Amino acid sequence: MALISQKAKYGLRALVALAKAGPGASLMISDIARDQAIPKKFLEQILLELKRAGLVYSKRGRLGGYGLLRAPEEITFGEVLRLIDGPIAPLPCLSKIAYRRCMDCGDEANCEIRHVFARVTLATREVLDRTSLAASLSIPEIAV
Amino acid sequence: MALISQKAKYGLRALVALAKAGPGASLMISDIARDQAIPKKFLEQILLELKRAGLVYSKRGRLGGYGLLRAPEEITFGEVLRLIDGPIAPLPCLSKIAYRRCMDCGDEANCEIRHVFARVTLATREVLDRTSLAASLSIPEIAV
DNA sequence: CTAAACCCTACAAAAGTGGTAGAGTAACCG
DNA sequence: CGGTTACTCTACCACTTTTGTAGGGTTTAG
Repeated sequence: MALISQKAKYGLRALVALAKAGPGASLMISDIARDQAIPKKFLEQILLELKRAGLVYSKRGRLGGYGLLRAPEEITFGEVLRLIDGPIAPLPCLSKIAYRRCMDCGDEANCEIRHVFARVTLATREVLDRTSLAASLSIPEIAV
Repeated sequence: MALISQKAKYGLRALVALAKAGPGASLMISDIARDQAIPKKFLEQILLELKRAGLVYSKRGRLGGYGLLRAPEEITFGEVLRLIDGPIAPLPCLSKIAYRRCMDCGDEANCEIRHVFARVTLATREVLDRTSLAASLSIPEIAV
């Protein structure tokens, strides 16, 4: 279908790192960037976005850093992904946050493509909207 | 996450149209393009790719056209999508047809991102690899 | 023979991706 | 109170992908 963006991956990695750091803890951009192998200036932009969206807070100056603004149980992968990469649905006509008609679709109710991808969308949301940062820390590996 | 490409949508629409046309039937590019509102020259390229992949045959000259080379029960959405858009997995490290390590991932077995998206990948494949062109014709609409 | 239809290659505008660069602002520390 | 550290903000850019268009060439029915 399509990969998630590098930006989303970086954002999720950073948030997972903050979740791992424990409640109330904060980390500096430089430390996250080093540990997670993320270009520092790029990560700056990402964390800034996450801050504007209300997921993290920041402290400036010496001993500054970023921390989670909400409990890691309350932040889902779906939310982060929508924030950074936009809609999760693979067709605009299936998105709940940014519905748009498909330009080339005559009749939505009888569109086979839509019917099939509606199922994909539901299954995907089922996973992403139910998996929090906290939950991701204890998910067992499964075979692919 | 990311939308499927317009190209894939066009390709699927064309194949569904061929499946609807019935066994043994063939359709001309121009007719499909008109009916499905697809730019004709673009559709030519797409059908050519599908032909090279062995999904359809073509007949040239007057009264030419395209037809399915296999039964519509034997062609899945997953196969078509992989053909046109590439891997279905949202992370390269989860693709079965094009596995690649994530450059920034130190330890795959302990990567939370990977664990979560492994589940997404499985759920998505479950739908796309089990839904054939034929099946898509009789899928009931579901709420999204 | 000729018109219709598929075959093939090349090109290109626009958008998206994955960053860099650099100057500004706040806060802590001695 | 000055300097250093770390977050803030805007701009820019190289590269790739997407979504086509253009323009021939080749095959076949009639």
